Amino acid sequence: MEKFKIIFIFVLQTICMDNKKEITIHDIARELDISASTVSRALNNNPKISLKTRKKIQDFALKLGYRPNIIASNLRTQRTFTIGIVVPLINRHFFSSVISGVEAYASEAGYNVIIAQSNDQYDKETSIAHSLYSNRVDGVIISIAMESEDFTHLSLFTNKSIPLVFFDRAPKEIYTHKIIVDDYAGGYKATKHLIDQGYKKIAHISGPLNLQIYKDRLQGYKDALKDAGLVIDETLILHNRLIREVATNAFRKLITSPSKPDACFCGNDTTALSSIIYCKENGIKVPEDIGIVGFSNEPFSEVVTPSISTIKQPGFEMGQTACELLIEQIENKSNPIDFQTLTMPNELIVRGSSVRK
Amino acid sequence: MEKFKIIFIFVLQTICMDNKKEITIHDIARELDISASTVSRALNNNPKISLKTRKKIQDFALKLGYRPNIIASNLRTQRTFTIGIVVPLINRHFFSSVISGVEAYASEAGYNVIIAQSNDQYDKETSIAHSLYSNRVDGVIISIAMESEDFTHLSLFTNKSIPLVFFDRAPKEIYTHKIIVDDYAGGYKATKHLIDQGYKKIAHISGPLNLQIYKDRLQGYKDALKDAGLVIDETLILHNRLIREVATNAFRKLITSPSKPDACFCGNDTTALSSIIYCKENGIKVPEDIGIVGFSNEPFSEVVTPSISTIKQPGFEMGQTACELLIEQIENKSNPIDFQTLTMPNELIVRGSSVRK
DNA sequence: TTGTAAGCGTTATCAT
DNA sequence: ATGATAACGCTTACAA
Repeated sequence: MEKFKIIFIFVLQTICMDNKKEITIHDIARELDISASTVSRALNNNPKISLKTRKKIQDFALKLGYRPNIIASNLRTQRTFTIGIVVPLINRHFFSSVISGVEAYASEAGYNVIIAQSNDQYDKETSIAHSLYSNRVDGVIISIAMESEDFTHLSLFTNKSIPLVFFDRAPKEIYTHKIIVDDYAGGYKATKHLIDQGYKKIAHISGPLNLQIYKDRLQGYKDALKDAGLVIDETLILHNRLIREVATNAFRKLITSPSKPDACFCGNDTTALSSIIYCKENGIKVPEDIGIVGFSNEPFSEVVTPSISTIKQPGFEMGQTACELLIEQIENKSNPIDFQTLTMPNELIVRGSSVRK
Repeated sequence: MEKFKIIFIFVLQTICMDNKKEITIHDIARELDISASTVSRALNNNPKISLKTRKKIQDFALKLGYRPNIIASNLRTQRTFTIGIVVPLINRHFFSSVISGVEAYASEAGYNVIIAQSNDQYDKETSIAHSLYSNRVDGVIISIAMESEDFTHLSLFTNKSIPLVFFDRAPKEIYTHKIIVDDYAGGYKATKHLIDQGYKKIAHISGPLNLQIYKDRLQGYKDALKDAGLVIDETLILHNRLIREVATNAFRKLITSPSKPDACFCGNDTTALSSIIYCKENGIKVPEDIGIVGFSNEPFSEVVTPSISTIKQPGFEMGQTACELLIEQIENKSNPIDFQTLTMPNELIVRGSSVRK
């Protein structure tokens, strides 16, 4: 018995200490004098293997510190339990919330998440698509790059019926699940709120119209004005990239123009912030002289002075939902699927920048 | 010739349109009547294959829309060109900056990035480690969970000499590359700055001391006081989780205590923000009545009123550097490596919350 | 209940 | 310069 122990420990060491060689099911099979397939089945808890052998094998595997080589399993089963998520920019609150939601749901369901950022570039997005495909991801969640106007690179997935779910920025051209926020309603609500506060000349700083989200927000804005019997003044509608410097310039243009607005619905919170800072620097009072509403509810919006009224987008939940729809598709590949466009509710958050005393 | 074209197109279609079957090097080999190994070599641009055949094969592969099965390649080569990154929380500015930096460097170097978040939980971190190992990542970048005090789960990697790089939160127990910010210097600079502004009773709201970063910031704080000949009042040092509600309570405790401070070095920007909001609500003037300095330079810190003086941490650069060190290790596995602890410089950003008029 | 053997799509070794 | 063949570590008919 003592001797057996010593031999056992020796074997253990021989197998464990080698930090190059992997422990495989064959090693286990050899040691236990059974076949590799039995080991494989036991480790996968296959009920066809008797409980006793299963336990013996699992215990031994544990003792050896065996870790399955998922790569090999992936190759054999043609499944990777990996999904890809592509965002324009990881380091932005909305997107990192979505990623966080995706990761939370995916890891619960036993999937890995590969992240990639397109930097809003078409070329990068294309090479990402190739790379994800080559890595044989089981599915992809994507918010398309601002630059992308053609989507043939995504046909890699659709052709091979690899599930694809869009979120936030979804092209009309591709028929699949989409999770979007109700940008139209958001635009409408934001504008209506300004109208209700008594503002009359409401401007809109919008983003590039090749993105549907900005089209929708704009339409919401227009309809809210129309419904209130206000005229739509095209000179009060600007289109540009919604980043700090550009946004500041846009706002300056508006506020110094002959048809000076008394309120502005900004395409995102960064633009709203830029506008507010411009106002502070130029002695314009917010919300007294001009009312401001943003979009997205960035973390800073709550804490700046005045705090920014905005439309809250449920990023984390969108990520979860996108992932749920994706995995459901992955796991029911055979079933015919009717794709849905899920519109997540967003919420107007009224804060200081738009409430007249 | 015409006939050949037709046949060719037919073959193309037969191969392409099947949306189940993969195109493999064998398909290409068969069509071109050469061997699979030649195809493999040609696609990898092996110079042993004549330029003519290489071109022929590559063109044909392109035409077929062939995409290599990286899983198979991974299995064969024992390399995955994938690295794992583990963060406590994806959706926090500092961490998503780091991720962004990692992703940028990795994708440039041809690596994929798998992200995982530990939610600061030890158990989650452990299961992530197993999963990453099973996926045979080539290396891991990790900032450890707040809960983690034992690190045996990481020996999975160290035992198998899978490169590991820590960032921000690094345990002393494991000998490998570490990228940290100079928390000691940060704490010192922040405190020194308050002293220079004429504040005399400087409090410190610190995080849990099982994290080295908070120990270091605290020590920097203490040494700055000492060097200025000020006494260290332990009643002015609090330890708690640095989130909104908890932080507000901590600050309230300080400000209403008998030994009321005239300045506070907060363990992070969230705490600084909570403190400022508390002050606003209670008619306490910042920086006149009390000076505040935070840590991390969150996006909101610049734009709140008063803006928050803070220590800027180079998240993106840390991610890049961590990834660079990791990949260097991965690709020079044979070479003996002397591990370094890289201390990234951080920077005091002086803003409104700490500058007496 | 367990074993045998084939195969997933590559790459690497050894021939030619 | 190219081909045949054997791995990589796992799963899964099919057999026993």
